Amino acid sequence: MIDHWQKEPIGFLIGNTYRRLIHYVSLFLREFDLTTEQFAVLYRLREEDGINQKELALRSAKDQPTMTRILDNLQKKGWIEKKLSEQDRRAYLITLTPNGRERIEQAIPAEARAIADVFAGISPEKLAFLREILLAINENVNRHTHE
Amino acid sequence: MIDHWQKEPIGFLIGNTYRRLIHYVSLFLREFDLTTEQFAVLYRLREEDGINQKELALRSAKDQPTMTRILDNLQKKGWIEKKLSEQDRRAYLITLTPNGRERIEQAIPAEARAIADVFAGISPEKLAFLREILLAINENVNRHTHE
DNA sequence: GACATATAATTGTCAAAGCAATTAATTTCG
DNA sequence: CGAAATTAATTGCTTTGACAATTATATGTC
Repeated sequence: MIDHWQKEPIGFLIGNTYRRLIHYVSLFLREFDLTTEQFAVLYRLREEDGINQKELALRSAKDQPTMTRILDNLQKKGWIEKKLSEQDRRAYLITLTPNGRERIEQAIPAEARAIADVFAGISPEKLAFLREILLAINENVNRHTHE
Repeated sequence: MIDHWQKEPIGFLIGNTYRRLIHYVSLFLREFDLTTEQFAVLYRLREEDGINQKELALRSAKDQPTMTRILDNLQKKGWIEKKLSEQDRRAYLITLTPNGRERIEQAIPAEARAIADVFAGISPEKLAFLREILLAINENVNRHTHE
């Protein structure tokens, strides 16, 4: 079925795999009315509540307009709140609401199950290796874009 | 700068790396007025000219509505043509125009340079290993979505 | 042959991502 | 101090992607 992917250029293979992975995870998050990106943002907030949008965008590897819109959607659902920073009145500090906290705590095990399915049969050593390669790619991109 | 990514959950790490990679490649394709997805479709057509949209979508790992819209954009630029199939009058056969062929031939070396930057210092063995893991992920997703 | 079913492509809607431009507040510097 | 530059967030525009529904053509079955 996907035999022709064996010889796929690596860039396409990464992209296609990523889309399939994301799609699979999204099936698990659907029952929580969460997209994978909304999940990622709530997950980050669970670790670092009360940071501003710029910081949240940086840590989620998204740009600020994208973060604005994801937060809009999360706010409509009542899962985050934006409070004007007292130190800097341009900035909003983002916090999870009680409902938002409950939602992310419920979604985390489901997402973990999806990830477990996706990485089934791939040993911890291989996973560590994958992680290493991904970090190397990140560093290459950083290096080349900053010189 | 990206120290906090060291301990990032693997799903987020893959997504963030993918976005950074795609962004870097897109900088190289910009001078050819091509997005990475448009590049991918032209690249595929260069190998298999005259196939229908459904087949093209399948081989590019995109759904049909997405393919319709990418082709719309490529057609506006005059780089592909759609001809009604004589065997099946529901289907369009997609072909590269001479301009489209010229465009993809010019863009390929630029994309290759971007990919070379991104994978600099990563040995062929590691790349083969990465490919193996990505294929395993694909098979896992396939298996789980079809049972 | 006629009717039901399946298929190729399209359209519409929403989420996300990149980029450019804008607004409002803050910082820097002359 | 006050003007200029910087910064946080927002909005608009375009492309991609998932999903549902629609249209037109093909296929299968009675």
